[in-house]
Amino acid sequence: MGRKSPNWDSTGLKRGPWTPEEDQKLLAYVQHHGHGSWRSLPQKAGLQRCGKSCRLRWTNYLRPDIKRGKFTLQEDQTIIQLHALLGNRWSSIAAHLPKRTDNEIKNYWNTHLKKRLAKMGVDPVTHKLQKAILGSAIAGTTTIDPKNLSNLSHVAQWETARLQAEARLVRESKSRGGHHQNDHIHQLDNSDHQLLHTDQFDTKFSRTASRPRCLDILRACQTLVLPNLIKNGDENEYDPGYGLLSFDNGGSYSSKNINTPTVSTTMGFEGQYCDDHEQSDLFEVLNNQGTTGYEAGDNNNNGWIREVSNSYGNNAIGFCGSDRGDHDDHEVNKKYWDEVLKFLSF
DNA sequence: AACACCGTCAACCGCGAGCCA
DNA sequence: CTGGCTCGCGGTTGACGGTGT
Repeated sequence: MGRKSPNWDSTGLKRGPWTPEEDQKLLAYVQHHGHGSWRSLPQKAGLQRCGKSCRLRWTNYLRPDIKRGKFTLQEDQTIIQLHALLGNRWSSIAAHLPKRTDNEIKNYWNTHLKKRLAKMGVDPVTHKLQKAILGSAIAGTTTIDPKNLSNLSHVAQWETARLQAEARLVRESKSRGGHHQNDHIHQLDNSDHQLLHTDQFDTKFSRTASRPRCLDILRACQTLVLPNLIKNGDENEYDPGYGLLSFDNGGSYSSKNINTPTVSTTMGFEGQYCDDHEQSDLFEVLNNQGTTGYEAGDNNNNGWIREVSNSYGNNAIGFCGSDRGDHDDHEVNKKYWDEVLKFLSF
């Protein structure tokens, strides 16, 4: 494929396409010594390249854990959904696609997916159906394949949830005077705090201000709460309906009756409880991803997730069968919970 | 056959964040 | 606190192959 013609910059370093010999030198050096400082690597490896060029060549091409070739349908869908959620954060998207590089995904998006969405009448930036097309469809002058319409609507809903959450985050960060993103875990115990202040946590939770916080909360559940339960031998309390996934605004229904940290204490609001926006964001995201179970205020067991506010006088979220006395069915709850996490690519 | 145009994607550029002295 | 250095990220470029005229 396309390559820039080889040339040399003013400092005598080579630019442009890599030769097989150069690849071999770089590969052999990194496999033997690791890359260490990229700046000093070229000299040590006998390459007349700048460190940046070497790093790029390694991360985008030579690294052994790279999958090349055609993207699968599953990968296409993942990229589209993540793009709706994360925007052009290619490295974050790549983190969800094992063996694909951010550069590859970015190129694939720009050359294939963006055009495909546009063709289907979806704005690739907003992931919303273009008004003109929707309008003409409604007027009957344009027909849209119902299957596509369903997919597009799904994608658009994700984006709507994302935009709402982002807007609220901006509002909050302004009104709270720029509190640290980790504020929302202030009520966890010391061991949780230690766990939180790892690079992994910082990368996942702190550095991306625009991610809907409800996703952080779900991550927090999995990263913080479950390991604690297992550590304490309490995994039988792995009951999203009562504990892990209780969005508790107060009132009689509460997870406080089990001896585990609860999500409601990790929300980042002053005081202990989440607010309605926070809860509805999560509902929206989970519901929009295609599960059919959530019905606000509905206590009939007809899906995965539901609000239980009307029967308990507060705002909580539970899985079917987990909030009306049959909460002993841990296996079922765990299954639902795992499915949600899996879908959200945790 | 010759030329123009288009699509692809490896490679480059510039910026910003983190780290450290 | 500051400034220099390094690295990673997202946007952009441009060579090359394919296709159309």
